[in-house]
Amino acid sequence: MVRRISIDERAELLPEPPVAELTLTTVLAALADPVRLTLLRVIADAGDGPIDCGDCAAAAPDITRSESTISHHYKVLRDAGITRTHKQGRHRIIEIRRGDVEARFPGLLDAVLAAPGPGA
Amino acid sequence: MVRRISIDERAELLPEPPVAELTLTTVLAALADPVRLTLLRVIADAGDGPIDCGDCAAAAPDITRSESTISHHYKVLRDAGITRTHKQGRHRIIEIRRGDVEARFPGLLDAVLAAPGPGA
DNA sequence: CACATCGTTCGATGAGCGTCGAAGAATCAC
DNA sequence: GTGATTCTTCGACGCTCATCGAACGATGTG
Repeated sequence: MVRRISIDERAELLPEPPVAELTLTTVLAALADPVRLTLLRVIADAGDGPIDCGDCAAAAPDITRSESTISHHYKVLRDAGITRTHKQGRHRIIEIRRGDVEARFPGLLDAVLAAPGPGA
Repeated sequence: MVRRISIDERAELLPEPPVAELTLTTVLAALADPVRLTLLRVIADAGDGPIDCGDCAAAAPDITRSESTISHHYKVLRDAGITRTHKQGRHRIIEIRRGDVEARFPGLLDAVLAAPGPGA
């Protein structure tokens, strides 16, 4: 279980789409990847975050991908509107936009995260 | 609304994966396409089928794709385990495997089909 | 039988994705 | 400042995907 941390006042919010612009196909496409699903589950296990991106990736030892690939996946999740990311010093703080996703696609995230995951 | 039809005894069942082999990423990937989502909604509107594949495609006038492309999308849905298809004479009869999908991924199909769809 | 109907299969094409290593940017520690 | 840490960006690579038209197969109709 990854430790939750708090977001500093001076942390910068990385660009993300507003709730109303979340599209179903984009969200589903973002969820349809085993690496991203694994990362999301780590965050969900930590109460949806916020957690350190580095801790998140390290908490999933079955993910054997380069740092640039992981960074790419974080961006896909963020661009889809599923996660929110703040940059805080050298670290990135990530959390699930549970309320936003739930408001637009009720039940979707629960169903996906509760489902037998990748490799199950 | 498309008319439901019955499946003949002699109709041949097209190959499909058993319930236990449905994978989350495959199902999500199959759902993450606007054309397939539209087709699925037509079937869902007809009580999950069974309906004629031709009627199904014709009931979605916003889908402007060739016949071969539509056929491809039906196959993706079938291979993912979301739909079941019987061939009956010259026609194909399609239905949603609601129980199977629900058993493996509870709430997923409801959430996706109830969500504001492609173009909404 | 010949012909039409319904759908699949077969290349082919162009776009996009997941992946990597190398280079870059920003921040912290000394 | 120098150097280490943390993550992003930048090509590049191979692969998959959505799409099409043309050809094919199977079935029904005359």
